[in-house]
Amino acid sequence: MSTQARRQRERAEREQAIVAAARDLALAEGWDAVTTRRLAAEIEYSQPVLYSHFKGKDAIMAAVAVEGFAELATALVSARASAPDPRQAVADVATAYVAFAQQRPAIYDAMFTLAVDLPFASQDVPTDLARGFAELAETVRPFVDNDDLEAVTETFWSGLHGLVTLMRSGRLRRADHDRRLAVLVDRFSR
Amino acid sequence: MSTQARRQRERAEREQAIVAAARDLALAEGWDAVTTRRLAAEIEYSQPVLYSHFKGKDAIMAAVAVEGFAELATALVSARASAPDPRQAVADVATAYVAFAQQRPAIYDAMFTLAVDLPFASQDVPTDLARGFAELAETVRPFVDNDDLEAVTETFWSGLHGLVTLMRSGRLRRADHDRRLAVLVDRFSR
DNA sequence: ACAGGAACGCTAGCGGTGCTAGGATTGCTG
DNA sequence: CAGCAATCCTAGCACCGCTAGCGTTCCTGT
Repeated sequence: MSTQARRQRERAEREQAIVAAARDLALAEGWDAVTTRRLAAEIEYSQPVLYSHFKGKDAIMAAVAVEGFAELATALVSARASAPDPRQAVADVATAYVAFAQQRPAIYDAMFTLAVDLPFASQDVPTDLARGFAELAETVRPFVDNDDLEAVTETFWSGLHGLVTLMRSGRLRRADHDRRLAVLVDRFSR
Repeated sequence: MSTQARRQRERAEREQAIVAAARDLALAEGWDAVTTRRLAAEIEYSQPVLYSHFKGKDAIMAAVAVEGFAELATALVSARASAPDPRQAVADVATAYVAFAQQRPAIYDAMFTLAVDLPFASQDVPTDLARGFAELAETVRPFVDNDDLEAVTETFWSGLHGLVTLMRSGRLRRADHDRRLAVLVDRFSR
């Protein structure tokens, strides 16, 4: 019994090491630098070991994304909680969202632009993703009729996502970011 | 003189054939299916010929994107021109934008999510991209102070882009798309 | 204590990618 | 018609994600 438990624990630790290595490598050098060979070297095991934990590289990226959902949700919760009033809450949550995306671009990509089909119908993501989404909904709720809440929340979210991605790919000048964010916030907090 | 002119013309035709093949293949099977080998087979030349026309695969994708900018601009111009009033123009232009992205997802990706750094500081793209952007600006102009026009246009564009990309990657339910688009239009036309 | 067996992780390799060096062939030019 | 220059192809490089198959190690039941 005990040895089995130890093995299971070691296995779980190694799995976590894989995800952590992928995350660190992606943050430092982008997802292109995250190859199965480099990942294997990083955790000091051979390549095939990765495939005993994950179905493939996509699944590893998905695991990194799952961690990201939890982080993002926490950031949004904290931003809203410390806002003095509802209008400022919209601004602060928007700023927190953008800050998350800009400080961890690789993780944001794994969450929202790459790794499409993986864990969106599973048990893990919905929890943290729903937490983040619910936080956005509560933020805009004071400014919207109840029956429109979901659509407005999703549209607000899309605006943030669009600002982040277009700016990151060079389609929008970084210098004007604050003005654009102010426009978006204004349009969703009145 | 004449032979040289013919050669130059044939070369231009072959270059166009490469771009067309890339475009068709991407539309039919996605960019993953567009490999240099398949592209070469499609135009009935060997691989290295591609590199005598383009620096690499990215440059070919960029050429496809350039064509896309022209198409999108035309679609937006036509949508605004046939709108009965300014408010409806916002709705129609938004619908046309989304329709373009949904009908040519691969080309939209080449324009806005992949192929980051290529021709954004060249002579070709700015023309058609600016045409599309100007059309968006004229569409929202009736509803905004002049000194905010650029920021509002960019933010409106970001909203459209966010809706498109999040829906396409499965983060937003397709069924509620019309409601979300109506929210966005409403927020930018009053 | 020991034989048997299962779990484990490695080496090696497959088919594919983008890209390039080098030589052969072609076709124009003087 | 000789020579040259442009053109295009064959072959191959280094890398990718992924997997088959084999040794070794370690746990298990007698």
